[in-house]
Amino acid sequence: MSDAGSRRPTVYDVAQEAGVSIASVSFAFRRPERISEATRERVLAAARRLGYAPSAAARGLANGRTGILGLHAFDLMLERADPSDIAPPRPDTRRPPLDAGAIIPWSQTDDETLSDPRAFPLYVDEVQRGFALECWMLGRPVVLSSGSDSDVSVADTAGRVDGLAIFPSPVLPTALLRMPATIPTVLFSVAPGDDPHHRVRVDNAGGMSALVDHLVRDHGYDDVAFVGRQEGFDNAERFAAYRASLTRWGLRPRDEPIDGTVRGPHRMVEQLSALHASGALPRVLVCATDQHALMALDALAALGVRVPDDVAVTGFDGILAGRLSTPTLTSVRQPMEAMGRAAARILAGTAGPLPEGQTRFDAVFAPRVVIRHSCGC
Amino acid sequence: MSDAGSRRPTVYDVAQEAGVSIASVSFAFRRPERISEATRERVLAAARRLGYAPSAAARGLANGRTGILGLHAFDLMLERADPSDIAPPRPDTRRPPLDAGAIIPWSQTDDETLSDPRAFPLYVDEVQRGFALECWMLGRPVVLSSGSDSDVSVADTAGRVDGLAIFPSPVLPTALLRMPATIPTVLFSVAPGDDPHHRVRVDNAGGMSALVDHLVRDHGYDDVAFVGRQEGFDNAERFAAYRASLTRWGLRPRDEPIDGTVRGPHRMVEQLSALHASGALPRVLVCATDQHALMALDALAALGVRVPDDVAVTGFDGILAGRLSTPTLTSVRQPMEAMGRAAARILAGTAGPLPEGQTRFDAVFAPRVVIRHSCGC
DNA sequence: TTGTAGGCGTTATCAG
DNA sequence: CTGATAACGCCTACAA
Repeated sequence: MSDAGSRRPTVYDVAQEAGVSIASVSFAFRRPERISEATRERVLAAARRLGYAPSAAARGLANGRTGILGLHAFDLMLERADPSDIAPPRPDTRRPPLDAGAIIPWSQTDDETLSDPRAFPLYVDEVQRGFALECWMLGRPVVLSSGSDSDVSVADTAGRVDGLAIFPSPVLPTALLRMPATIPTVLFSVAPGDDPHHRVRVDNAGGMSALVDHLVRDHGYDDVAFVGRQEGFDNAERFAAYRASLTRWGLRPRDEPIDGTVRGPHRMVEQLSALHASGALPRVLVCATDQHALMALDALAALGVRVPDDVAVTGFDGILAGRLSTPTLTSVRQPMEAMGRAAARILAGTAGPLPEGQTRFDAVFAPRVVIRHSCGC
Repeated sequence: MSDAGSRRPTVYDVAQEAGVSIASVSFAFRRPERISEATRERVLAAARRLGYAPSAAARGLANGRTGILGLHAFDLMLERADPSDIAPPRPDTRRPPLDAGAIIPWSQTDDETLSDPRAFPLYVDEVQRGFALECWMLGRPVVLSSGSDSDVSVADTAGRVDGLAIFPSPVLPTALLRMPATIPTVLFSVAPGDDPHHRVRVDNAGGMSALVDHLVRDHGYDDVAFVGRQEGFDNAERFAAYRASLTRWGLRPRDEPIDGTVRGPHRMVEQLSALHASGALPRVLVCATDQHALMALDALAALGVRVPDDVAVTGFDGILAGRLSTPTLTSVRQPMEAMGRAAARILAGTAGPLPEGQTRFDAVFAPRVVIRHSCGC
């Protein structure tokens, strides 16, 4: 891509240029105090003249650490609103070449999602932002990676970092098997277990319980259904808490949660439409996530069902998009940015001492019910 | 941070465990076709048993490339809304230890910015998101870094990547001097120049011109001032275009742009307040960026000035926060995500052929006026 | 204060 | 198809 030029300059080149040994070059960069100011100057000047920059790979090899923290997301987590691009287009050949020279018109920029509130950051983005922010404060670079399970990608990035945080995925257990045992790892939203990995998660039960309390106590709803596949630890915990909470109020949860999938025979749209046709729509849809809730909002609008008048809808997560939907989304917000930061601190070793008798962190954050309009408030 | 355990397993360990040579181990991972299926299986099994993952540092050293693309932001770009944390708190010791074991209450999570629309992604975040997205599609990891100029940070990350994109900064020229000449580089929003670096930028003149046309033609405004320091290439271009456009309409631009700084003797708040006191507030404030505009909105609200009735305000950039302000912000949106993607493609070498006779890309994107309410519409 | 030499874990080359 | 062996670029005792 660039002017090939000659090969990258190394310590040897700089040493020769400056008329010193390679050790002096190294010292000039890393141990300023162990070298005379004069030679240091000479070395730095030579380095600049040659366009030299130390190779992180070589340094990493030499002292056994890369200095980078990593954050990995499996492809499944990267689903965007558009169902058509759920399958991540890998070797993407369909993009037109960059038409440099002329001004690139707006129409070629794929920025038309502007009007779609779902263009807003999702769960992953917000956690990631917190992670990156904390790393910035610590002065450490972050590497972001993604990949499917079949790839060696997780193990691959594990090889580049001093610590790795990983988003949840059905394929996580498999992937973890291929991971080096020696590198510190934080798992987001994964059930506690015997493995040596740290955890950062949210108190799903507490959040769901508070939400159901609001729906039943403050609104008097008694026909409350759950939307969202039980897939994943978070969703399962939320579903369990939904059941428990309703039961506590003496109400009967609907037995089968409504499926939250986007495609396939059990698509949410199809199910809601069937329920609507048979006049069996529940009074409230408690959704496993905000994304489910936003999808439900769309589906209901398409059916001509009014929210919250006919059906109330709630989400979980508190992503920004929920503030822009119509109606605005009542949800249970988890402190995503804080969770991302916590993971970074754990990996960087700045999270403080481990709790008494523990060998790893299990940080459970309290969520908070955020009441907006979709619940009927 | 982790259980120290013994040291990380290497090819030698795996080779011994599997009873083969280290070359076979390497082949098992990288050249499956050049090795018998049987030994490959044996090697992979051994590797799994040992918790082995190849070291990216060593690989990078061996074949001269890291496979990573980088994105660097100078600290100044990371300013957030809160003026109190403009100085980036580096070795941050004030954060409490992570209170694992119990549920971490909301109040300790720093997530209180929830109600502040400025918690939304800013310019840097949106570009970064596009960059990361494109890298994901290309299957390449991204490294995010930041630092001040005095640091070696830019050169430092330059040493870790195969290509580097850099956000604008007053200190950029200095930093570039310390950069290795051999690594492909993309500069965002930087004036064209003789250097070998690629450019990704926006047509400031076209955008500003269209905006002024709207203000003058459709609203009939004739007293239009500019807000925002002239610092930086983008802002300077926007200011120049503001002057030119007004002149073209036969109007007189105010000579001195209103300063957009957050602190110091020329704070925007102070200046607007003085203008207000002397009854000299302009009819329209054309701001260099959305962040300036949002700040102006706050300042005017505090003064009891109605927007857009008394004073109209416009921004530039089109960040998401402008959709949530009161009133919503009329702005000139640049396709930030597309710009981030373009940078990634240039660095990855998937941007297509260079334009005839060019040695580097200079991708200029067209912005688009987004009319909302702050202009009086 | 400066130079020499060995090692870090892979990949690549070249024999066998 | 497999196994030695030499880079790769930097760091760091250790020696001068």
